[in-house]
Amino acid sequence: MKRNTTQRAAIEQVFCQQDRPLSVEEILEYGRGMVESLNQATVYRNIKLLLEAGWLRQLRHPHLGMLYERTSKGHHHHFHCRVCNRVYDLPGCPLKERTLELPGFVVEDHELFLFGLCPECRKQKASDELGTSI
Amino acid sequence: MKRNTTQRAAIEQVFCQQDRPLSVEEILEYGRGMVESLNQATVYRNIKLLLEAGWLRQLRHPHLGMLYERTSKGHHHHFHCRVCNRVYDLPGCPLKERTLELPGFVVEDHELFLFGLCPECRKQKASDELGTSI
DNA sequence: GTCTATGCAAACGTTTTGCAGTGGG
DNA sequence: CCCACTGCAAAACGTTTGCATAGAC
Repeated sequence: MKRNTTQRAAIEQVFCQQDRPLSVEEILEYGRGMVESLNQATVYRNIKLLLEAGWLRQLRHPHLGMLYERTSKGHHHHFHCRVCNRVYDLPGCPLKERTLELPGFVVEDHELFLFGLCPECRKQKASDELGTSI
Repeated sequence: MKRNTTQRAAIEQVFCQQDRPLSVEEILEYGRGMVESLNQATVYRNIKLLLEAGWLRQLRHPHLGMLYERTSKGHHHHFHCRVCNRVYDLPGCPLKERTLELPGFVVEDHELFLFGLCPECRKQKASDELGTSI
């Protein structure tokens, strides 16, 4: 039987407040703002519980490792900025059911990651290049 | 300046012979068939060199960890069977350039992973279910 | 009071690094 | 003859586990 602990409540609150994919390190950092004693092992154990309960889902970031986000946000994908390393949620899904058809295979799910420059880093880069060319 | 060592030649040959995504453990195993003294650290260091040189690209496997494959195979994606854990190369790409447009962002690359059942495991599952229903 | 969940530390598998010595150019 | 590369061992990661104790019910 699952008990409601202050630690798990804090972890859930972190996800609700940040509203973006988080690493274990980030969960620990923000969570300690609420429960000072919060331990890494506790974070890992609660992530596992929340995954099993279907409250969280995990995404394997090609470069940043494992990240976690709330399932309540629905089907969507992510953009990773190669400069600032931030992960953005993307609205909608560019994949149509038809395009995923593969003879003989059963496609149950998919994961899509886009890479490039976010608006902020694009502007930064543009002004940097302007500066060096003078 | 990059030197041509027998170790790196062996590692490259392993990728050419196997022609599928490989783990570090597999590279080490096959590589030692050619260079008996081949060391883990050497494999990791050469993978890094080959990644920087653009000869390899890496993909994160949900269960098997990091895998590596030759870039020369061109742009393609992967299918992961949740039963047998095999990784299949998929021909083509279902994403059109247009569909990736995001206001303010610069999309430079993308990664797509499909999950589900491969043809073999689908058949296996079908016959299993037939068996239990009798 | 019971028993799950926690904090701590040690263990674990994977990847990286420091260093002395090898070998490619 | 250089110095990039190797092998080895130790260190550095991210994650899991064992254990005594705190705290939810």
